[in-house]
Amino acid sequence: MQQLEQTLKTALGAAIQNVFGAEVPADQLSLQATRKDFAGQFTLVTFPFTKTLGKGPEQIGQALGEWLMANEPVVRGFNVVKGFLNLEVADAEWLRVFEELRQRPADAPVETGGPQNVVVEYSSPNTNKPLHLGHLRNNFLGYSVAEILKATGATVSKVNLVNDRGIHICKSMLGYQRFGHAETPASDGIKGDHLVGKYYVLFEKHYREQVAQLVAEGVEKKTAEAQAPLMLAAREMLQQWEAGDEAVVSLWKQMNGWVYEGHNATYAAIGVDFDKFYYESGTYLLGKERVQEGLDRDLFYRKEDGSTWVDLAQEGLDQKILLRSDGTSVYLTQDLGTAELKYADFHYDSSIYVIADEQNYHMQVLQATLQKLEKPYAEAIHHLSYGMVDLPTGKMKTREGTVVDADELVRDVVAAAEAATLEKGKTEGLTDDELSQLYHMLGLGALKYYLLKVDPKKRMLFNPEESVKLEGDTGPFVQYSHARIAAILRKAAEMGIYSTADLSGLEQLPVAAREMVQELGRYPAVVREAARTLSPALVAQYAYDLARAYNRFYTDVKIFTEPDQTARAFYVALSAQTGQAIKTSMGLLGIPVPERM
RNA sequence: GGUUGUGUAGCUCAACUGGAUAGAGCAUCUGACUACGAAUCAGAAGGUUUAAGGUUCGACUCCUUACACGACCA
Repeated sequence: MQQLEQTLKTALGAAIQNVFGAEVPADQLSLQATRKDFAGQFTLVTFPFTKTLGKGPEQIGQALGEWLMANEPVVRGFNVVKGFLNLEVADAEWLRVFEELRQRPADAPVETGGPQNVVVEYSSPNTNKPLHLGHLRNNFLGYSVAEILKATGATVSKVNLVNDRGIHICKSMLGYQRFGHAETPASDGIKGDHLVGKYYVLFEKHYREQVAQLVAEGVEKKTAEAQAPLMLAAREMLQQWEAGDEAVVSLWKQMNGWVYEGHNATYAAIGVDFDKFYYESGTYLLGKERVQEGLDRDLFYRKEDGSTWVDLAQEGLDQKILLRSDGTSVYLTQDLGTAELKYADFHYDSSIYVIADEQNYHMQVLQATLQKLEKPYAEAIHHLSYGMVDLPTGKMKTREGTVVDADELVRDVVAAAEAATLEKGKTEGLTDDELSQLYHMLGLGALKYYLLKVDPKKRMLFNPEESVKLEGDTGPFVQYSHARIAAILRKAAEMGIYSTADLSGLEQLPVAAREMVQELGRYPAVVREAARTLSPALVAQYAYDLARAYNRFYTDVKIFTEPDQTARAFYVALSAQTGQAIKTSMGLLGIPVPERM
């Protein structure tokens, strides 16, 4: 279809040249899709040319349309409405476009001129609790963006930066030491991340009680929070950890191990993966070296209390602490180290961080600090900032227990998919194994689509009831359309009709079929735009548009009663092509599609 | 207080980056399954795009101010 658009633009340029004797650069000729209410498929807006051509918008449109009709065979008709020239493209040309699509391999990369070697960092959990709904948006976004960039031919590495050290990790360890009974995931049958999370919560509970008591005794709140015995113990443990205390490190290893097992199980369930894991425990020392480097080069400075800072006022930011007065590192410190490691490992030309928008400032600081250090990889850093997920009841809050657990949510959506599928009763003949795979595919399809269809940068509302719906603008609707096409193709194969059939001789096609071809032709433009803006939402919208166009085609055109053999073969081929496009597009979202459901 | 993001149908979201009468889904109402899968399709109703100015042939989109909600920074 790009070729068709190019043809039209060239022809329009020639028309302007011949009719008005003026040169208009091709990039100023922007064609847009014609609105549904008008005849035609492509529209040229003529308003911008009124000045240079010295004519009214209608006159221009009329003259260009007439010239095209006489000189460009691809144009079959035109109409002019105010400053809009609507062009109708001949059916034969649409068939040629379809042929072009059919010849193109499904995995052919979409050229963009964008980065060719990309690192996508996403997920990046803390090792003191299980994953929740917010992580799911992050994980689905990261995975999908990686897939979209791969579709542009880029080499993409998915990495996970695990936040495995720090005061919060010590809290869950301390909670386990004080309030646990040496239980293990195996002994209790609890998933490791949930077990550790339980002790993090217990720590917080007891800590809060201590603070409350101190406040009741007349201590100021801030002091109470810093001086509560549990907090002192946690700080002490952190120092022991940094000093390499054997007992502490051993407990740390054990508990982190449980969490990794738990997180990995969740990753497997939600279908995301990583090429490499980084651990903050392994990068913060390198970060400290970078801070030292900055001090040596007089880029950073020390305050009287011994803490180290960077001044980013010139960059429109603020002063920012890099090392505390006791020499311990902050988030920014270890992020400096991780950035360097990632660059050493991958030599990326683009490094994407999938992180919630509450970290916008932090990410600016990170990039500005690396730029100050004149690191070659600073420019390539890109923050894919996404909005938080709200519940109908408001924000998710750990303290109020309103956090939606990822594992639980996955169970719920799969169960809902199972119930709906059983109710439809169309899965006779599938084995139990195939059935449970199907439920999983549909439940996760609903969930992923729900979280991905919203523009990443926008805050979004998660409504649990709507997220398991499977009608309308949902993942299962698109999956259903694929299953429907699969059924058509099975029947076609039985009848000996193949999607590879020769279609020459066919000259006309029904409107619904033409619209389907048009929709299929949009794929490269959609991928290009999604890659440029790092927005899976565009791909989700496209997959939905494909499914809708097909269902319309399906009701409009009776495939197997078509008397013309070639037309019938075309409909089957069009179905196959659409099925493939749906599968590919959904694949970019990390959503598989079924043959039956 | 400073910086920044968001504000579109009752609800959840779009709008090709300045183009036509602002589009979908859900919910509501109406119609379509005895040749292919109704998790579908066709239709109705639903809008002062938070407000007021400005820029121009043309503004949801750009600029200014105000309001609301959120995030971050002392």
